[in-house]
Amino acid sequence: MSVTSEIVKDFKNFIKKKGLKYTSEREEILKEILKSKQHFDVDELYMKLRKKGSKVSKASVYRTIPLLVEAGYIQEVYKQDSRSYYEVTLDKLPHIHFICIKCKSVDEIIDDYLAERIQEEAKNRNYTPLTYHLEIFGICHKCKKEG
Amino acid sequence: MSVTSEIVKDFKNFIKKKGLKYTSEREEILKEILKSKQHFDVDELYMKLRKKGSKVSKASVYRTIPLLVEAGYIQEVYKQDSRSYYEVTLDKLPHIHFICIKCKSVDEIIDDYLAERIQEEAKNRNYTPLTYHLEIFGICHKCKKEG
DNA sequence: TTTAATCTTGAGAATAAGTTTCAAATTTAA
DNA sequence: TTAAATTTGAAACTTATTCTCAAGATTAAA
Repeated sequence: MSVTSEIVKDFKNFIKKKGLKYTSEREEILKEILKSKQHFDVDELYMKLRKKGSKVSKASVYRTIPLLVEAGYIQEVYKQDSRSYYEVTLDKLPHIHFICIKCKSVDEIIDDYLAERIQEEAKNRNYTPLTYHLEIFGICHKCKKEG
Repeated sequence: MSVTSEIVKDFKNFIKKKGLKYTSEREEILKEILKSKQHFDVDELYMKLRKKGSKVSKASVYRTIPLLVEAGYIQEVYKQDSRSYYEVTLDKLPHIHFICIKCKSVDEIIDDYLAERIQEEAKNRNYTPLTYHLEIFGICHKCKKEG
Protein backbone atom coordinates (compact mmCIF):
# COMPACT_ATOMS: atom_id res chain seq x y z
CA MET A 1 0.00 0.00 0.00
CA SER A 2 1.39 3.41 -0.94
CA VAL A 3 2.24 6.00 1.64
CA THR A 4 -0.53 8.24 0.38
CA SER A 5 -3.25 5.64 0.59
CA GLU A 6 -2.04 4.70 4.02
CA ILE A 7 -2.47 8.27 5.14
CA VAL A 8 -5.85 8.56 3.47
CA LYS A 9 -6.96 5.50 5.41
CA ASP A 10 -5.68 6.92 8.66
CA PHE A 11 -7.37 10.22 8.01
CA LYS A 12 -10.65 8.41 7.43
CA ASN A 13 -10.23 6.74 10.80
CA PHE A 14 -9.42 10.04 12.40
CA ILE A 15 -12.55 11.61 10.98
CA LYS A 16 -14.71 8.69 12.06
CA LYS A 17 -13.33 8.70 15.57
CA LYS A 18 -14.33 12.30 15.89
CA GLY A 19 -17.87 11.44 14.86
CA LEU A 20 -17.55 13.40 11.63
CA LYS A 21 -18.34 12.32 8.12
CA TYR A 22 -15.81 11.30 5.55
CA THR A 23 -16.46 13.27 2.37
CA SER A 24 -14.88 13.31 -1.05
CA GLU A 25 -14.01 16.97 -0.52
CA ARG A 26 -11.96 16.19 2.54
CA GLU A 27 -10.18 13.42 0.71
CA GLU A 28 -9.48 15.54 -2.35
CA ILE A 29 -7.97 18.27 -0.22
CA LEU A 30 -5.80 15.88 1.75
CA LYS A 31 -4.52 14.19 -1.42
CA GLU A 32 -3.65 17.47 -3.06
CA ILE A 33 -1.80 18.64 0.02
CA LEU A 34 0.21 15.42 0.20
CA LYS A 35 1.57 16.21 -3.26
CA SER A 36 2.97 19.55 -2.17
CA LYS A 37 6.69 19.57 -1.61
CA GLN A 38 6.77 23.15 -0.45
CA HIS A 39 4.97 25.61 1.71
CA PHE A 40 1.53 26.47 0.50
CA ASP A 41 -1.26 28.81 1.40
CA VAL A 42 -5.00 28.37 1.05
CA ASP A 43 -5.23 30.28 -2.19
CA GLU A 44 -2.53 28.27 -3.93
CA LEU A 45 -4.07 25.04 -2.80
CA TYR A 46 -7.52 26.11 -3.91
CA MET A 47 -6.22 27.14 -7.32
CA LYS A 48 -4.42 23.83 -7.83
CA LEU A 49 -7.60 21.94 -7.03
CA ARG A 50 -9.63 24.10 -9.39
CA LYS A 51 -7.18 23.65 -12.24
CA LYS A 52 -7.55 19.91 -11.88
CA GLY A 53 -11.29 20.23 -12.29
CA SER A 54 -12.18 19.87 -8.65
CA LYS A 55 -15.34 21.56 -7.50
CA VAL A 56 -14.37 22.10 -3.87
CA SER A 57 -15.08 25.51 -2.48
CA LYS A 58 -12.61 27.70 -0.73
CA ALA A 59 -14.76 27.44 2.39
CA SER A 60 -14.19 23.69 2.44
CA VAL A 61 -10.47 24.17 2.10
CA TYR A 62 -10.55 26.54 5.06
CA ARG A 63 -12.65 24.08 7.00
CA THR A 64 -10.47 21.07 6.25
CA ILE A 65 -7.13 22.58 7.16
CA PRO A 66 -7.69 22.66 10.93
CA LEU A 67 -8.67 19.00 10.78
CA LEU A 68 -5.44 18.13 9.01
CA VAL A 69 -3.47 20.15 11.51
CA GLU A 70 -5.20 18.39 14.37
CA ALA A 71 -4.57 15.02 12.76
CA GLY A 72 -0.92 15.98 12.50
CA TYR A 73 -0.46 15.83 8.73
CA ILE A 74 0.27 19.49 8.22
CA GLN A 75 1.31 22.45 10.30
CA GLU A 76 1.24 26.18 9.99
CA VAL A 77 4.82 27.25 9.45
CA TYR A 78 4.67 31.01 9.22
CA LYS A 79 2.49 33.99 8.47
CA GLN A 80 3.30 36.68 6.01
CA ASP A 81 1.17 39.63 4.94
CA SER A 82 -1.65 38.31 7.09
CA ARG A 83 -1.66 35.02 5.26
CA SER A 84 -0.90 31.65 6.79
CA TYR A 85 1.47 29.18 5.18
CA TYR A 86 1.39 25.46 5.82
CA GLU A 87 3.44 22.45 5.01
CA VAL A 88 3.25 18.69 5.22
CA THR A 89 4.61 17.45 8.53
CA LEU A 90 5.44 13.88 7.51
CA ASP A 91 8.92 12.76 8.46
CA LYS A 92 9.85 16.33 9.14
CA LEU A 93 11.30 17.88 12.19
CA PRO A 94 10.10 21.35 12.91
CA HIS A 95 12.65 23.62 11.34
CA ILE A 96 13.98 27.06 10.93
CA HIS A 97 12.88 29.55 8.34
CA PHE A 98 14.99 32.38 7.08
CA ILE A 99 12.69 34.99 5.71
CA CYS A 100 14.20 37.75 3.63
CA ILE A 101 12.39 40.99 4.32
CA LYS A 102 13.40 42.35 0.93
CA CYS A 103 12.66 39.64 -1.61
CA LYS A 104 10.37 37.64 0.72
CA SER A 105 12.22 34.43 -0.06
CA VAL A 106 11.98 31.69 2.53
CA ASP A 107 14.83 29.31 3.10
CA GLU A 108 14.73 26.49 5.54
CA ILE A 109 17.19 24.47 7.53
CA ILE A 110 16.97 21.70 10.05
CA ASP A 111 19.13 21.81 13.16
CA ASP A 112 18.63 18.78 15.37
CA TYR A 113 20.59 20.33 18.15
CA LEU A 114 18.40 23.40 18.19
CA ALA A 115 15.32 21.20 18.12
CA GLU A 116 16.51 19.30 21.17
CA ARG A 117 17.32 22.43 23.06
CA ILE A 118 13.87 23.81 22.34
CA GLN A 119 12.28 20.64 23.65
CA GLU A 120 14.36 20.91 26.78
CA GLU A 121 13.41 24.48 27.42
CA ALA A 122 9.77 23.55 27.12
CA LYS A 123 10.09 20.64 29.50
CA ASN A 124 11.97 22.71 32.06
CA ARG A 125 8.93 24.92 32.12
CA ASN A 126 6.48 22.13 32.58
CA TYR A 127 5.13 22.88 29.20
CA THR A 128 3.91 20.29 26.71
CA PRO A 129 5.26 21.40 23.35
CA LEU A 130 3.30 20.52 20.23
CA THR A 131 5.15 22.40 17.56
CA TYR A 132 7.24 25.49 17.15
CA HIS A 133 8.14 28.14 14.64
CA LEU A 134 11.52 29.69 14.44
CA GLU A 135 11.59 32.48 11.94
CA ILE A 136 14.69 34.52 11.38
CA PHE A 137 14.06 37.78 9.59
CA GLY A 138 16.87 39.48 7.78
CA ILE A 139 18.49 40.09 4.44
CA CYS A 140 19.49 37.22 2.21
CA HIS A 141 22.82 36.98 0.48
CA LYS A 142 21.42 37.91 -2.89
CA CYS A 143 19.64 41.04 -1.71
CA LYS A 144 22.68 42.15 0.25
CA LYS A 145 24.78 42.03 -2.90
CA GLU A 146 22.21 43.98 -4.87
CA GLY A 147 22.46 46.83 -2.42
CA MET B 1 18.39 63.06 31.32
CA SER B 2 15.93 60.20 31.73
CA VAL B 3 16.04 57.15 29.54
CA THR B 4 12.69 58.08 28.05
CA SER B 5 13.63 61.59 27.07
CA GLU B 6 16.88 60.28 25.64
CA ILE B 7 14.92 57.97 23.41
CA VAL B 8 12.46 60.68 22.48
CA LYS B 9 15.38 62.84 21.39
CA ASP B 10 16.86 60.02 19.35
CA PHE B 11 13.55 59.32 17.73
CA LYS B 12 13.24 62.96 16.73
CA ASN B 13 16.64 62.71 15.09
CA PHE B 14 15.64 59.54 13.34
CA ILE B 15 12.52 61.19 11.98
CA LYS B 16 14.43 64.25 10.83
CA LYS B 17 17.10 62.21 9.12
CA LYS B 18 14.41 60.51 7.11
CA GLY B 19 13.09 63.91 6.00
CA LEU B 20 9.86 63.40 7.89
CA LYS B 21 8.17 65.70 10.34
CA TYR B 22 8.20 65.34 14.05
CA THR B 23 4.64 65.53 15.31
CA SER B 24 3.06 65.43 18.73
CA GLU B 25 1.14 62.32 17.68
CA ARG B 26 4.34 60.44 16.95
CA GLU B 27 5.78 61.49 20.25
CA GLU B 28 2.68 60.58 22.22
CA ILE B 29 2.64 57.12 20.71
CA LEU B 30 6.31 56.51 21.38
CA LYS B 31 5.99 57.67 24.99
CA GLU B 32 3.02 55.48 25.65
CA ILE B 33 4.78 52.47 24.15
CA LEU B 34 7.86 53.05 26.29
CA LYS B 35 5.68 52.66 29.35
CA SER B 36 4.53 49.21 28.35
CA LYS B 37 6.20 46.43 30.22
CA GLN B 38 4.48 43.72 28.26
CA HIS B 39 3.45 42.74 24.81
CA PHE B 40 0.86 44.98 23.30
CA ASP B 41 -1.24 45.17 20.18
CA VAL B 42 -2.51 48.18 18.30
CA ASP B 43 -5.92 48.12 19.89
CA GLU B 44 -4.62 48.03 23.44
CA LEU B 45 -2.22 50.84 22.73
CA TYR B 46 -4.91 52.92 21.08
CA MET B 47 -7.28 52.39 24.01
CA LYS B 48 -4.65 53.40 26.54
CA LEU B 49 -3.99 56.60 24.64
CA ARG B 50 -7.68 57.37 24.42
CA LYS B 51 -8.25 56.82 28.11
CA LYS B 52 -5.56 59.34 28.84
CA GLY B 53 -7.39 61.90 26.76
CA SER B 54 -5.21 61.64 23.69
CA LYS B 55 -6.83 62.46 20.39
CA VAL B 56 -4.60 60.30 18.19
CA SER B 57 -6.38 58.19 15.65
CA LYS B 58 -5.92 54.50 15.17
CA ALA B 59 -4.59 55.22 11.69
CA SER B 60 -1.76 57.21 13.22
CA VAL B 61 -0.94 54.40 15.57
CA TYR B 62 -0.79 52.04 12.60
CA ARG B 63 1.37 54.52 10.73
CA THR B 64 3.78 55.10 13.58
CA ILE B 65 4.50 51.50 14.45
CA PRO B 66 6.59 50.70 11.36
CA LEU B 67 8.68 53.78 12.07
CA LEU B 68 9.36 52.61 15.61
CA VAL B 69 10.24 49.15 14.34
CA GLU B 70 12.59 50.63 11.79
CA ALA B 71 14.17 52.84 14.44
CA GLY B 72 14.67 49.74 16.54
CA TYR B 73 12.59 50.65 19.59
CA ILE B 74 10.02 47.95 19.20
CA GLN B 75 9.63 44.68 17.38
CA GLU B 76 6.84 42.43 16.37
CA VAL B 77 7.06 39.38 18.58
CA TYR B 78 4.24 37.17 17.47
CA LYS B 79 0.92 37.02 15.72
CA GLN B 80 -2.17 35.47 17.11
CA ASP B 81 -5.67 35.39 15.66
CA SER B 82 -4.50 37.59 12.80
CA ARG B 83 -3.33 40.28 15.16
CA SER B 84 0.26 41.40 15.62
CA TYR B 85 1.83 41.83 19.02
CA TYR B 86 4.78 44.08 19.70
CA GLU B 87 7.13 44.83 22.52
CA VAL B 88 9.81 47.30 23.46
CA THR B 89 13.21 46.11 22.27
CA LEU B 90 15.37 48.09 24.70
CA ASP B 91 18.04 46.02 26.42
CA LYS B 92 16.31 42.89 25.35
CA LEU B 93 17.60 39.92 23.52
CA PRO B 94 15.15 38.33 21.18
CA HIS B 95 13.53 35.61 23.19
CA ILE B 96 11.34 32.60 23.19
CA HIS B 97 7.62 32.62 23.60
CA PHE B 98 5.60 29.74 24.92
CA ILE B 99 2.10 30.15 23.67
CA CYS B 100 -0.59 27.99 25.21
CA ILE B 101 -3.11 27.02 22.56
CA LYS B 102 -5.78 26.54 25.20
CA CYS B 103 -5.69 29.57 27.45
CA LYS B 104 -3.67 31.72 25.02
CA SER B 105 -1.23 32.67 27.75
CA VAL B 106 2.21 33.76 26.62
CA ASP B 107 5.27 33.05 28.69
CA GLU B 108 8.72 34.14 27.74
CA ILE B 109 12.25 33.05 28.46
CA ILE B 110 15.67 34.11 27.36
CA ASP B 111 18.24 31.53 26.41
CA ASP B 112 21.55 33.08 25.44
CA TYR B 113 22.86 29.84 24.12
CA LEU B 114 19.93 29.43 21.80
CA ALA B 115 20.33 33.03 20.68
CA GLU B 116 23.97 32.42 19.79
CA ARG B 117 23.20 29.28 17.90
CA ILE B 118 20.57 31.08 15.89
CA GLN B 119 23.04 33.80 14.96
CA GLU B 120 25.51 31.13 13.89
CA GLU B 121 23.03 29.35 11.71
CA ALA B 122 22.19 32.60 9.99
CA LYS B 123 25.82 33.46 9.37
CA ASN B 124 26.59 30.02 8.04
CA ARG B 125 23.99 30.74 5.42
CA ASN B 126 25.38 34.09 4.46
CA TYR B 127 22.31 35.65 5.86
CA THR B 128 22.18 38.94 7.75
CA PRO B 129 19.85 38.36 10.66
CA LEU B 130 17.86 41.29 12.01
CA THR B 131 15.55 39.65 14.45
CA TYR B 132 13.86 36.38 15.04
CA HIS B 133 10.76 34.87 16.55
CA LEU B 134 10.75 31.56 18.29
CA GLU B 135 7.29 30.54 19.26
CA ILE B 136 6.60 27.23 20.91
CA PHE B 137 2.98 26.21 20.79
CA GLY B 138 1.66 23.72 23.26
CA ILE B 139 -0.22 23.23 26.48
CA CYS B 140 0.79 25.04 29.62
CA HIS B 141 1.08 23.39 32.99
CA LYS B 142 -2.14 24.86 34.30
CA CYS B 143 -4.26 23.78 31.33
CA LYS B 144 -2.74 20.31 31.43
CA LYS B 145 -3.85 19.89 35.02
CA GLU B 146 -7.33 21.12 34.26
CA GLY B 147 -7.71 18.32 31.74
C1' DT C 1 -32.61 -0.46 0.68
C1' DT C 2 -35.09 3.15 3.02
C1' DT C 3 -35.21 6.30 6.56
C1' DA C 4 -34.13 9.85 9.62
C1' DA C 5 -30.83 12.19 12.05
C1' DT C 6 -26.80 14.58 11.55
C1' DC C 7 -23.14 16.62 9.20
C1' DT C 8 -21.17 18.99 5.24
C1' DT C 9 -21.30 21.56 1.31
C1' DG C 10 -21.08 25.91 -1.75
C1' DA C 11 -22.17 30.63 -2.18
C1' DG C 12 -22.18 34.65 -0.50
C1' DA C 13 -22.54 37.68 3.55
C1' DA C 14 -20.05 39.07 7.57
C1' DT C 15 -15.95 40.18 10.29
C1' DA C 16 -11.93 42.49 11.50
C1' DA C 17 -6.94 43.86 11.09
C1' DG C 18 -4.58 46.71 8.57
C1' DT C 19 -4.10 50.12 4.57
C1' DT C 20 -5.37 53.88 1.75
C1' DT C 21 -7.63 58.19 0.42
C1' DC C 22 -8.27 63.00 0.80
C1' DA C 23 -9.18 67.50 2.49
C1' DA C 24 -7.82 70.14 6.37
C1' DA C 25 -4.21 71.00 9.71
C1' DT C 26 0.61 71.02 11.06
C1' DT C 27 5.53 71.27 10.53
C1' DT C 28 9.56 73.15 8.71
C1' DA C 29 13.13 75.72 6.42
C1' DA C 30 14.00 79.98 4.55
C1' DT D 1 5.43 84.86 7.67
C1' DT D 2 5.11 82.06 4.07
C1' DA D 3 4.96 78.28 0.98
C1' DA D 4 6.13 73.67 0.17
C1' DA D 5 5.78 69.30 1.94
C1' DT D 6 4.14 66.09 5.27
C1' DT D 7 0.73 64.40 8.51
C1' DT D 8 -3.53 64.00 10.51
C1' DG D 9 -8.41 62.03 11.41
C1' DA D 10 -12.28 59.90 9.51
C1' DA D 11 -14.10 56.99 6.67
C1' DA D 12 -13.77 54.00 2.80
C1' DC D 13 -11.37 50.12 1.20
C1' DT D 14 -8.89 45.59 1.06
C1' DT D 15 -8.37 41.02 2.00
C1' DA D 16 -7.81 36.63 4.66
C1' DT D 17 -10.70 34.05 7.22
C1' DT D 18 -15.11 32.83 9.44
C1' DC D 19 -19.97 32.38 9.52
C1' DT D 20 -24.74 31.54 7.82
C1' DC D 21 -28.05 28.80 5.77
C1' DA D 22 -30.57 26.11 2.53
C1' DA D 23 -29.66 22.11 -0.18
C1' DG D 24 -27.15 17.87 -0.61
C1' DA D 25 -24.40 13.90 1.26
C1' DT D 26 -23.24 10.45 4.79
C1' DT D 27 -24.27 7.25 8.19
C1' DA D 28 -26.26 3.88 11.35
C1' DA D 29 -30.19 1.42 12.10
C1' DA D 30 -34.44 -0.66 10.67
